[in-house]
Amino acid sequence: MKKKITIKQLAAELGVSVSTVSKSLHDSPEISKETREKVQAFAKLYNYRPNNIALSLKNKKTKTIGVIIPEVVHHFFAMVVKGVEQVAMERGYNVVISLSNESFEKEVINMETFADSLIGGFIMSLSKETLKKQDYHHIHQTIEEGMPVVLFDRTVPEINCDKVIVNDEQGALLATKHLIDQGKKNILLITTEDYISVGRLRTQGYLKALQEANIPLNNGLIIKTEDTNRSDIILPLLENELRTALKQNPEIDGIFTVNEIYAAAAMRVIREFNLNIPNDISLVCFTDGVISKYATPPLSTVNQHGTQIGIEAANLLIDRLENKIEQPKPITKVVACEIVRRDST
Amino acid sequence: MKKKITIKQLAAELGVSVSTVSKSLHDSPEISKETREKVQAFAKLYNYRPNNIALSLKNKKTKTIGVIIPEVVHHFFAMVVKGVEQVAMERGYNVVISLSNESFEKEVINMETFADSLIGGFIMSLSKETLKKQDYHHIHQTIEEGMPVVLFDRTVPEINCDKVIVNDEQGALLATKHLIDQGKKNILLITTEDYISVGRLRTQGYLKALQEANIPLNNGLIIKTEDTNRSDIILPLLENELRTALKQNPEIDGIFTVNEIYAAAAMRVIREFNLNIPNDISLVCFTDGVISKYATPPLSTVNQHGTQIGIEAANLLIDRLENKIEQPKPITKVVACEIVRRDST
DNA sequence: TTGAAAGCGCTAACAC
DNA sequence: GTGTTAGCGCTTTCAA
Repeated sequence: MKKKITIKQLAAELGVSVSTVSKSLHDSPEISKETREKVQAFAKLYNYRPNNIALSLKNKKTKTIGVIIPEVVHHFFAMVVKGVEQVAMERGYNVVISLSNESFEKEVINMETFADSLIGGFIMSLSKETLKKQDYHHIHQTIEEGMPVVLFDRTVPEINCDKVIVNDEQGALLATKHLIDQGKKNILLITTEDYISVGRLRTQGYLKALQEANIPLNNGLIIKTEDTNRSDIILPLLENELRTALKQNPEIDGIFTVNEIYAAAAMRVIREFNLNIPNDISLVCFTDGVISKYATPPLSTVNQHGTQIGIEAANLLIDRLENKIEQPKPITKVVACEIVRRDST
Repeated sequence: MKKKITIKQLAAELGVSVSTVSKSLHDSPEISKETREKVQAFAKLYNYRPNNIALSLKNKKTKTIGVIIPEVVHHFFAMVVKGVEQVAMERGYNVVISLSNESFEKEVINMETFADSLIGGFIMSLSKETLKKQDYHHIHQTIEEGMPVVLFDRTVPEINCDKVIVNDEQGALLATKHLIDQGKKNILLITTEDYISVGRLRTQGYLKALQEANIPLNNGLIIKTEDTNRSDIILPLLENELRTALKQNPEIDGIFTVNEIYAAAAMRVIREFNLNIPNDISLVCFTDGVISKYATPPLSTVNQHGTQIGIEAANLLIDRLENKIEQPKPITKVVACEIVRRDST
């Protein structure tokens, strides 16, 4: 086992001082070319690589950004992580990930652990429980301590920091309009309870689209489900509600769901009713993930550009860390949604 | 902005020495109960939290484990991450993630970056490019430097380290048998080229199942696709091959695919042919992910227990880090696969 | 051109 | 019972 070599050992080996070695490795003109080259050759020979921990301690900062998301096993969040990782890599940062599992407590603990160690700043999306409790003390405190935070997707006005959001309302409006444009008039909405900001905004987009098209609102065509991570419990309930809705409103000719899972449930029920997608019922959903892509027929979706969000968030955070942003006030970047047309509409 | 407080500041504030503070915070009996309590109260008041960087430097090790995976936007890997994160959290470790994006170069760079900073050990799955090049110097070197490595899923005998693997051959055998048990005799296999170890092993399992059931091998019923991450390019080609295969072999009554994506392609083509799943053709695939779960009909799959693999890998690694394993020789844990029966068979 | 020394935050052996 | 100090690996100011 070859332990990693330190500057000190290198210095001893060469019979010079540690500062000479350090300077040589940084190509300082203070040091003679001869010494410099000798040191560098030796360093390479011994495969010297600086200890980043020591550097961090010295610099009182690390080149690490912490990402806290509710879930990795979730296409959208995974895409965001991918985007963050890509930028971080390019700009010489590390990415540390932790999962809140939609739990408030875990979110708080993870944030503290990160803040105590290696993190320069945070990129995060709030857990559902946090949104429900409306307790943001941990984030306020982190910001207070001077660590920049970039919130994405599930954000909240009470927190004063940089944000990268998707234009949820506009996305939902586009999706609903997309259905209306194909002559659909009785559009069922499957959404979440309003405390989930994205659910609320998407509901608003739906309502707005109806209004703009002068289609009167029928409250019987809105299904709001409790949004937990126990999809095995929620889905059967949802499917039942859907059956009832389809029976009571046989005129339904379009369905818009605020996520892919709900769309999958809708497909199942539609097929049960022996209806054809898209002829009898058109279907469109939020989130352009694998379920939509590989479904038969492939589903039209609202693409939230997860990777793009990750990229924007990481750039924003790193710019803050490197003081590349003049503007002291928080910045909010909006990533536009886009309809991905496939065979379900 | 309230900067984080250090022991030094705390000591100054209280008019005692740093060591008194440090010992008090650790509840050392050396210090009088009175002082201890005073210090602790003060620390709480100022919201003191130790600087982990300094601790790491002191202890010459960190409580961080590095996870290097080819992709996050991939159900199986995301599940593994989830498992790792869960154990790490419980046992007081941080998780740092980096993505190789199936690239050899990125894998090497990421590994070095990690090794230079915060990492106690690694949990990783090799990138496809690494498997193709068969160049494992970076991993050997990391192990040489004394950092434990746990490989999972995509492993290789040339690397002498702890491993957590899925019994791919047995899983494929189960899946194929599952089809045979329903009276299917002409089973199409969609797999990858042999250099991907999991593809090769799954192919072997398929062959073994046929042999055990005395079904003669028909090479026309094996489709091997080049396995890249460009599914948009691969899938249309695959679908074409499938169409040809179904036309030339109308007797096909079962399909086994080595991943979900191939299964999605199969579903599409089967539906094009107006065949019924499972009556005309039964379909089963490896990887119990969202595609299978939310497909209509939901697909029977081979569950690889990603979370379980993550849990095992993390426990193995942390046990090594904490010298809880007597056995100096590498350990290989095998996580059994299991058939998840759903409506496609 | 090179080296000595301080200091980043913390711990722990040792001294008082 | 409390304090002093060295040291983890590195950078950097200042002195030689």
